Amino acid sequence: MGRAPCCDKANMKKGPWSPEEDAKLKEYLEKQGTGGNWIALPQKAGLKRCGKSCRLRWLNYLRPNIKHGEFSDDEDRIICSLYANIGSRWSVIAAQLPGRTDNDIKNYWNTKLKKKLMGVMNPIAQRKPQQAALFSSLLQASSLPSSPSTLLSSSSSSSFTCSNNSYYSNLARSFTDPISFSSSPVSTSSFATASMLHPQETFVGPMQNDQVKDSLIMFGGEASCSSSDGSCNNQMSHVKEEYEYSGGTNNNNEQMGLQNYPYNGVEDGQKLMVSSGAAAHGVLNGWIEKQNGLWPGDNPLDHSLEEIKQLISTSSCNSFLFDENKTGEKVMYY
DNA sequence: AACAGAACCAACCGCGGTCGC
DNA sequence: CGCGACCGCGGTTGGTTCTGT
Repeated sequence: MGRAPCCDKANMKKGPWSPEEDAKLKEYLEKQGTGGNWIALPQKAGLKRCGKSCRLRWLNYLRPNIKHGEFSDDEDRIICSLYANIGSRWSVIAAQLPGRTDNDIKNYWNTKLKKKLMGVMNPIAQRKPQQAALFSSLLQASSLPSSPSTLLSSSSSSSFTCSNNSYYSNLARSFTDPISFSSSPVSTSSFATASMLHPQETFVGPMQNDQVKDSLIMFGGEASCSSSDGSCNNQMSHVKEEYEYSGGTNNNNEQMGLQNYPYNGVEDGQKLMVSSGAAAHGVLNGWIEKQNGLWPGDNPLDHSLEEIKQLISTSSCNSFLFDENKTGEKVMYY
C-alpha cells in the first residue's frame, strides 16, 4: 500500500548549499538525470539532503542556462502583462522568460517590480507627467483595453466571465497592499466590479474628499466567484444594482447589455479608480484620469497589445494561446 | 566606524493534485 | 476505490548584504 517513505528528515541537512554539495548534485544530475524520482536522488548522489531541497536547488540555481541578474524592460513588461492576466502563477510566468525561474520572478516581483508599480500610483493622482507616462506604459503592457468602455462593451452580459473580469482586479492587485491581497486567489476567483460613486457619498481613501468629484468611476475586485464553470453571472446583479443605485438608466433586462453601462459617456477629467474589493475597507489603490478623450492606456506611442503578444509568442515556450474569440482582448490559456 | 533598518534572495514550508500500490 | 507518497507550486521565512544616519 502506498509508496516508500520519502526521507528521514531527522538526518537531513538544511540551510544554504555548500559548493561541494552543488558539485555533487550537478555532477549526478548531468550524468544520471533525475530518474524520475527526486526523493531517491540525494542518497544516490551521496547528499544528506531532502529530495525536495535537491530539486529546488537544481531548478533555481544549478540548472543550465539559468539567468541571474537584472531584468530587462521587456521582461518587466511580460511579467506585468502576465501578472495582470493570470495573477501570481509564477511558474507560468517563468515559462515565458527563458532562463528565469519562478522563484527568481517571484522575488523580483515582491521586492522590486511591485514597488516600482506602486511608486507610480501615487504620483498619478498628483499628475506628475513622467510617472504617469510610465504608468501608462505599464497599463498598456498589462494589455489594458483602450478604455473601460472597450472592456465592457466587448462583452455581452451572459459571457461576462471571470476571465474578463479578473483583468482589472488582478491589475488592481498589482498596485494594492500586499498584506491585503498577496494571499488572495487569482484570476478565476476575482471579479472586477464597477460603480459610479454618488457625489455625496462619503468616501474614505488616500484621496481627500475634495478630490472626489462628480461621477467618479470605480473598478474593484469583488467577492469570489463560486460557480463551477468559472462564470460570474451572479455578480452581474451586483453591477446592476450599483448601476441602478448610481441613478443611471438600464434596460431592466436581466441580461443587461454592458454597452448600456455608462463608461462610454465618461468625460475628460473624470477619474477611474483602479482598486480592489478592499476599497470598501478603506484600502484604495490609485486613480487614472481621462484626459483629451484618452485613458492612460490610450497613448498611441505605447506598446500595443499586439506587440505584447508578439513578445510572448516569440519566447521559447508556446504553451500560451490567445483566444481571440472569447473576448477579443486577452484571455489566455495554457 | 558603528549601528539600524531596508532590501535582497536562497531556501523552507505547506498545500493541492497526481499517481502507484 | 482508498490510502499515502510524490511532485510541483506559491507563500513565507530568515540569513546576508546594502544603505543611510
